[in-house]
Amino acid sequence: MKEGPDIAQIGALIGDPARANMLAALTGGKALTATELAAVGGITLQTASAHLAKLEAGGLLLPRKQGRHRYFSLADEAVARLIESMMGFAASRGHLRHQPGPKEPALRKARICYDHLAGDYGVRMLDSLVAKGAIDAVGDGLALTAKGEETFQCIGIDVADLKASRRPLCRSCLDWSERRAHLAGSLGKALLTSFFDKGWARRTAGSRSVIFSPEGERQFVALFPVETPVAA
Amino acid sequence: MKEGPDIAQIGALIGDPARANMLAALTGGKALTATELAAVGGITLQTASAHLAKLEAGGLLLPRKQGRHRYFSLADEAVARLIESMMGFAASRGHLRHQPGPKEPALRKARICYDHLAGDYGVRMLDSLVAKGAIDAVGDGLALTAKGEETFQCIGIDVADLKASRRPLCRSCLDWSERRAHLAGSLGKALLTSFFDKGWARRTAGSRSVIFSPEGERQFVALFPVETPVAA
DNA sequence: TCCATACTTCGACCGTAGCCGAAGCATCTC
DNA sequence: GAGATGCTTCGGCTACGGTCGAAGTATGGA
Repeated sequence: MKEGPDIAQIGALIGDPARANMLAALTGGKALTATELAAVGGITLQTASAHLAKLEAGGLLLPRKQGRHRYFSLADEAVARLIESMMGFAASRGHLRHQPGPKEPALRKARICYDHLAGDYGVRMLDSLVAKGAIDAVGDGLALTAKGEETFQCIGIDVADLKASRRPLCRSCLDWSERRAHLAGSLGKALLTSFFDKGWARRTAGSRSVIFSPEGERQFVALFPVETPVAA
Repeated sequence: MKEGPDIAQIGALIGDPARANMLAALTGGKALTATELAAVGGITLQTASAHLAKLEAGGLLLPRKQGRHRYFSLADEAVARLIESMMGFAASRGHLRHQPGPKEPALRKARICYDHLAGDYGVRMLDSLVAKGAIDAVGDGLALTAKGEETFQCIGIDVADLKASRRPLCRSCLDWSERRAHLAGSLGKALLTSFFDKGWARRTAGSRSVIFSPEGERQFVALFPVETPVAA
């Protein structure tokens, strides 16, 4: 009977469509204001305010006051992982949104998952890194190899710096659209950040999707080649 | 806005206390009848029937008709993982049940998590296996070593048999009470099953907790020793 | 100081979903 | 067939939670 932690509480928190939309939007990694989140949820500001208060009380959101704005973001990476894993689960049961919509393909191709790259490109990147021996994949676990350390140093990512942080370097995150793993953790974050810095890609305004420039796409594909199956 | 899979639906499904209790009970791995689940949820049979229909429609439960009983169990391991991960998350946010209750300690010590051992004993077992080199831990991932293969063969677990199945051999599962990983996957299942077969432990009637016999406990501790930190 | 913007609180409305009693099927036992 | 047991369906009640309009509070700018 009454055993263990109360999953009903957080289930109910996520179970409201407006709140779920807000959380999904915040999985894009950017902090959003109450007004923006109201729009995302398709509700008025007053209603959104009530929802946000509940999410905050439940420990899912972290507000940051800035002038007359209140920016909300996911409380931590654990929330993002939970949301993403629920998306994967929902997809596996066929609980899809009514209209796929025109933005869907872009989202499946490349999107932000909290702070790292997801979608087809995210999965391909990890595959390529594993194939070239930069990352070791054991079961669900990922680990940086010595060779990988070199590789990333060359791209301009200071692995030693990342190692200093308490956050895990490599983490596998199940991709809901591809149903396979992509790279999360501080290394995943650093990689995505570097793509932005180099101008290879940019985030879109109101969506999680990531748009690669033609040049960026070329560079990305060159850097993370995939074995093309030999044409039969 | 309308992006990706519908997490609100499954959130709402889990978000009802009665349904959450049912799901938690089913995480014990045993299939239960509608009547039993009604008791677990603290509701009448009619109400439970409605809840179960929803859970089934949502793809969380799998009913099996047997005579005049209908046995319900979690649809698959993915459901169990989702529930368990939500428990871990809920625990991390302090969303605990009102009364800890007298059964709580037994539950923290050893319990069933779908089909494998969890709780303090589950975590200790994995720690010990990693320490003796039977299992490799890389990041979150677990892999059986050659040495481990021998070890398990000696205990009477046919690893080759398990490998034949499509299900992953080793999987790490985050323990909500210990906040650390324990061993899931077909190997985790095989180990727990062997404890039951050897009479070292038994499941309890209405709970997830696993009770070790004095002799079983002795054997278990001998088989999976933990490094006692040297007294200072 | 005055107004605009960002957000919260209050109050009232309404719908949905949970709940149970009673009746209806289905299945097993005798 | 009669009766018990397990479960589902129906109907009606109720309450909780989501919703918005309107008013209230904070911050920024002119």
